[in-house]
Amino acid sequence: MKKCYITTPIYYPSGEAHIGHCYCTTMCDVFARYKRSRGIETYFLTGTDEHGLKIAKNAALANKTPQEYVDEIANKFKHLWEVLEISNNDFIRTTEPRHYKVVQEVFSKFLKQDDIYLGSYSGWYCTPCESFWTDTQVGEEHLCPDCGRSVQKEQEESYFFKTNKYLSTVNELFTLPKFVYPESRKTEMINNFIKPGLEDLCVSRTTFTWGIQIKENPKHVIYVWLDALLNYITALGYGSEDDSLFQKFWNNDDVEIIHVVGADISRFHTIYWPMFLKALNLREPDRIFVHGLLMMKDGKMSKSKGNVVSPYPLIEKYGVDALRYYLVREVTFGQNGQFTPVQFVERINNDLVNSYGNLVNRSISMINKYFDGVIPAFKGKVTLFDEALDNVIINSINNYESYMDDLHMTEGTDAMMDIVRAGNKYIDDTLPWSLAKDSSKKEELESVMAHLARIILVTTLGLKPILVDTYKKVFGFLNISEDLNYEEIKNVHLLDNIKVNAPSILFPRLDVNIEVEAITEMMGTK
RNA sequence: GGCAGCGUAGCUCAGUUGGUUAGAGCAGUCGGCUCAUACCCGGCUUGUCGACGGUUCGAGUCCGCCCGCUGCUACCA
Repeated sequence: MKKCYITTPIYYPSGEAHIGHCYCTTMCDVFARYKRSRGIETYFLTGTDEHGLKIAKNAALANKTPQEYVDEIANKFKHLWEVLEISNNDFIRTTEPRHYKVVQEVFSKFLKQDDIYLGSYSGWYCTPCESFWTDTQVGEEHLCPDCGRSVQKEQEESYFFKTNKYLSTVNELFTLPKFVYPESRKTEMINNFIKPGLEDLCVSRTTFTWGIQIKENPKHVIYVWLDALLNYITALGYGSEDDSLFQKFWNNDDVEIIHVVGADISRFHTIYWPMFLKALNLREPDRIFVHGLLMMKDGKMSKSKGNVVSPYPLIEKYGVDALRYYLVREVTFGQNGQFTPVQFVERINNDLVNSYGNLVNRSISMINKYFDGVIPAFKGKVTLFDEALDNVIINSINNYESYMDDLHMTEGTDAMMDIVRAGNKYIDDTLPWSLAKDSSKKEELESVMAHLARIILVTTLGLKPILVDTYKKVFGFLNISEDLNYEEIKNVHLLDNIKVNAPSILFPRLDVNIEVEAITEMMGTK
């Protein structure tokens, strides 16, 4: 079976991590955990992109050196991922020697190969901001989009990457149906960039110094994308003495390589990254998955709008699993979504409290009450409703697996909730409390309990990549090992005659009014 | 301006290559149940499927036009 390498974007630490970062990282984490649960060796990378003018400026404002500044923020990102129980195998920082040394070498190689040449970049320059802007950015008035002052046309000596040399690589990749998701992003790239004729990519700057210095011409610093994109391979040890991870997870056709990115950086991942790789004579990634944005009611989340939600109070109040579940289930991966306190609270109440949590609770309570806690052996088709239920379970497991394999974690999760809903309905159909009053119905009652126990097992295995704490509790109720293999999901006899433990409340019911107010307050103060 | 996409029940959205009475979840309402965290189950209600025209035996599903919204538009992570 193919191995898997999945990456988040490396985040730009110009400010603190917010729930948008959590969204993307959590989705990747759920995917990575799912893959591992299927026995697929999976390497999961995240990190920070720490160079550039904005970092240098923010550092100066904070009275720190750029390095001090990024050290601090990178640690905050790392801490947040620990709290969110993100299972990343590594965390790459572009200021680390393992990265910048290799980037310098790659630049030298490209220069030697004649992939890069020295030219000049012209744009609209804002002197106070020390920034270049494009025609569309400055508009007809020629005003700096940052400070609003007028800008001047200026030229700067820059290195450029020859894009036309590798255009055929991109065109070939674009014929693959799954390379870019959603496909409309690919259309945008073709219509806006490829068709009009791709310009060469500017890969150096002389107007600031906080970046990776070009050895051959030290007044230049490598400009963002050649630096940032290479993280995906430098993190694996590409170009270092020990490149075993690189050999295993990149330089190997038997690996599915997936980059999850935001729409704003899809161009760089779909067009230039394959070109860089081709120039290095390395294989291409399999998928560039462009995720949507989690927005607030007044639009895109941004520090300047002051509408960010900090994940910490949400986790503290509702738990990691609740936040992870909300993120995965509420917003379809690949689409935009909106965060509102009401939806957050109601999603948790409806799905985790009322449907899943309550089903676990009522089922185990009945097993305790009617069979002294011993799960009756599974016999299959006993009651009138058993066969239909078994079919729902099998179909939903199939749906779950095919959705999850294709990065559609939202739909995959809902497939598990289908089983939960079917379970609650099954109880109403079979009326176990009535069966219990009639000793001649004992076999039916046994079958109902066996089916309910099975549903708990199946749904908990399916939700395990999301509910990273809760599944342990549920497996504890069922008296089975936390390390239970996912493939046991098809073993209907796994729970035969097991003595369950007393259940406890998995997710306490939330009072909508009180909690909405609490969350709204969190948003206001942060 | 150009390109792409979207506009379906109060809300969030599904609707395969055009085919019988347009679906799901949530909310609302009526009823049922009692194992369970006042949970769960069932029934019911609302939709001129953005507007107008066209193709067709038949269109939410194809074509044209109009209105509204979103994204991308080149070096801002």
